[in-house]
Amino acid sequence: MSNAYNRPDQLSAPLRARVLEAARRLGYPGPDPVARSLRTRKAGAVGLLLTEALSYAFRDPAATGFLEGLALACEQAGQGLLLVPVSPDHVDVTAVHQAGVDGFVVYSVREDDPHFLAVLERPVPTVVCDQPMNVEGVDRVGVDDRAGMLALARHLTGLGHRRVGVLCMRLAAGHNDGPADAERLASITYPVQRERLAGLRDGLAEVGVDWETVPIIERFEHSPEAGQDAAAELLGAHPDITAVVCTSDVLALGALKHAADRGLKVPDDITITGFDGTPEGERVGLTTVEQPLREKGRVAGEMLLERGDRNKPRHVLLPTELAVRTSSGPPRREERFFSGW
Amino acid sequence: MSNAYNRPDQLSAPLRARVLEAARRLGYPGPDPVARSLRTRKAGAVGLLLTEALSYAFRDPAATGFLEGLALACEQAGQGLLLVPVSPDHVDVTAVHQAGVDGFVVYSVREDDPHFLAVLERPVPTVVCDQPMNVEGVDRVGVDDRAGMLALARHLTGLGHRRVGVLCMRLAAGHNDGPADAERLASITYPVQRERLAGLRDGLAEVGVDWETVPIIERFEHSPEAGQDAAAELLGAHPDITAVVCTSDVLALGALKHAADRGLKVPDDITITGFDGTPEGERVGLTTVEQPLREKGRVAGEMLLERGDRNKPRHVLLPTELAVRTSSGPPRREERFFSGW
DNA sequence: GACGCCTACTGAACCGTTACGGTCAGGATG
DNA sequence: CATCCTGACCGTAACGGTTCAGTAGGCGTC
Repeated sequence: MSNAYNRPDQLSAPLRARVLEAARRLGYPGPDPVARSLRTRKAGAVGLLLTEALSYAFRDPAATGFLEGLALACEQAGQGLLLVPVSPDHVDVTAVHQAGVDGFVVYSVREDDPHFLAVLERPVPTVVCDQPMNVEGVDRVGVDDRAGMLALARHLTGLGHRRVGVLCMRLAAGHNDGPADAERLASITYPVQRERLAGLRDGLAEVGVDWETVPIIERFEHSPEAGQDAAAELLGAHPDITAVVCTSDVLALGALKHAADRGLKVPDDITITGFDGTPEGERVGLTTVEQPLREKGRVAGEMLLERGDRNKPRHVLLPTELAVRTSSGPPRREERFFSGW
Repeated sequence: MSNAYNRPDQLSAPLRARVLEAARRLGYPGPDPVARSLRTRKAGAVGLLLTEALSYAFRDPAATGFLEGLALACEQAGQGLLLVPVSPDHVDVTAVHQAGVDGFVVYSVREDDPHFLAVLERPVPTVVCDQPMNVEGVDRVGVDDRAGMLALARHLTGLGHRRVGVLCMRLAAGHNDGPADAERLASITYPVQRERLAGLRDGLAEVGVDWETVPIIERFEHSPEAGQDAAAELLGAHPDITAVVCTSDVLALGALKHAADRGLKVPDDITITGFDGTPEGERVGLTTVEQPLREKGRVAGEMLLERGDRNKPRHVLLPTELAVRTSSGPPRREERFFSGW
C-alpha cells in the first residue's frame, strides 16, 4: 500500500523505509497517476479546445498571448494544460471524450462547432473565451469587440476617410475566400467577427457611409500570407480605397506587406489598421485596437479553477484601447476631394 | 454497459438505441475518460516538460517554433499535448507524478533537473530535445550546436573580428547575472550552452585568439530585456569589443536594442549575432545560426509516438545553417589596426 | 489487574471502464 | 428430430490507487 508515498505522517519511519525499499526492489515505479485520478476524481489538468489545428496555438500571436496568460494561471494552481487535438479535416469528437481533464477552456470557436458541443456534454466546468457568446450556463471572458472597433472607426472617419475596405477572418463554416456578400454576412457563426464588423458599420454610419457599399474580403486561413493576398484582391477591385480595416493584426501585417510590394507608402498613400494588439503589430507601428491578451488568458484560467461559488455563470468583459500608431493618417488631398470634401 | 459507445458493431441497432436512450434518461455523460485510460493503459496524451515556468512555452520564439512542430506531430497521431506545470520557485516534482501521459518530451532542461529525474523514473518512453545529452537509454533530437557556432565564429574571424564578447543564457543552477568566470564555465550543466561556447572557442583559437581573454556575460532570465541589460554590462566593461556573439536570437534582439540606444550603428560600429533562427531575428536582419525548429519538434513527437522498434535509443542530429544577414560586417578600420592588423 | 484510549497498521470496498468467457436462442445440417 | 454452429448478449474480473472502518497492541489510569 502506497500510503508511504502520500501520507508519510500516517505510518512510522521504519515501516515507511521498509515499504519503499521493497518497492524499489520490485521495480515499483510509484503510484499510477491515472488510477489515482480515477479514485480521486481529479485529473489535475485543464483542457484547451481550439477551433483550429493544434499547432495553430503556437503560430498565431494573439493565441500565444492568451495562452501565456492561461498557462500562468494553470501553473500557479499546479494544474497541467492539455491541448486537445482537434482534426480540422474530418470531424472527430473522440479526442474531446478522451481528454482526462477537470474542466475546459474553449478559445474562440464557432457557435456550432461540434467539438464545442461535445465539451458541453462533458460533466465538467467550462469557460469560453471570446466566442461563442451567450451560451446557457457557461462562463465567458472576452472584450467589447464592438466598442473597440467603433473607436477605431471614429478615429478613421475623424481623419477624413470615407472609402474604406475590410479584410476579415473566417465568418462561418465553409471555405469562402473572397468577397463576403449580404447572405454571408447574415449567416456569420463567429460572433466576434460579427461584433467587430458591427462596430465598424456603426462608426461609418455616423458620417453617412452606406455599409452596403463597403467591400469586405474574407479569408479562410488566418495568416499574414492570407492578409497579403486578400489585400491584393481588395485593392485590385477597389483602387480608390483610402483605408484598409483588418479584423486582426495578423491580417494587417499581410496587408502592410502587400502595400509595400505595390509601392504604396503607409500612411501617406493608404491607411492600414488591425485588431488585437500583438507585439508584431506594435513593432511595425500598426494602428490597432489593443486588447489585454495575457490578462484574458489569466482570467479565463482563474474563472475555471477558482469557481468556488458556482451560483450563476459569470461573464467578464475586459477593456480595449485604441492604439494610434504610424500606419494610419489622413487620406491624400485628392482622395478627400474625391470622397466628397 | 457502454459497448454501445465504442463497439457499435458488437450489438444490434435496436439494443444500442435502447441503451443510448436509457443513458440519456439517466443523465449518463458518456464513458469516463480516466477510467478508460486506467483499463486500456493508454492516456492518449504526450507530456511536455520544460525547465522554465509553463508560460515560457508561449513567450520564447524558439520554444514556440519547436512546440508548433511537436503539436503537429501530436495532432496527426490524435494525441493530446499536456504541458506539465513545473514550479520554478520551490522544487515540487508531484506534477510529473500526476501527469497522465503515455510518454514525455523533455525540452532543453538542465542535466541535473529534478523534474527530469522524476520523468526518468516513470515507466514511459521519453524523448529529449537538445539537452541533456547522452542520457542512458533515452532518445534524443538536437542539432550540432558546436559545428553551428564554429561556422559563425569563422564568419566573424573572416570579417576580421578579434575582440569578441559573448552574451549567454543560464549556464547552471543558481542565479548568476554577470561575468562567467573560469569556475562557472567549468561547471556548466546546460550542455547546449557548453557546446555553443566550445564552438566559438575553437573558431577563435584558429586565428590565435586566447579564450581566456574573451569576456562572457551570463543572464539567468532569457528575454530581450536581459540581453539588453547584458549588452550594456559587456560594452560598459569592454568598450573595445567589435562583435557581440549571443547564444540565442532572443538575447541578440536585446543587444541590438542596446546598441541602438547607445547610438551604435550595426554593423558599422558593432557586429551582433544570434543563434536559433527565429522569425523575429530574420525580420530585423540578424546574422545567426539557423536551426530547423519546427522540424525538431516534429521529429521529437514522431520519435516518441512511432517507437515501434524499441531496440536501441535513437539520436537524431538535424543540420544548422549559417544565415549571414545585415547585423554582421567587418570591424572599423581603426579597430582592425587596434586588434593587430 | 481490568478497563479504556490512542496509535500504527491492515483489509476490503469502491472509482468506471474494458476484455473476456460464458450463456442462450435460432438456424443450418445430417 | 438431434446436433452443431454462429452470433448476440450479458456477467464478471481486473486495472491500481484511495479511503475508511476495523483490529491489534501498547500504555496510562483507577
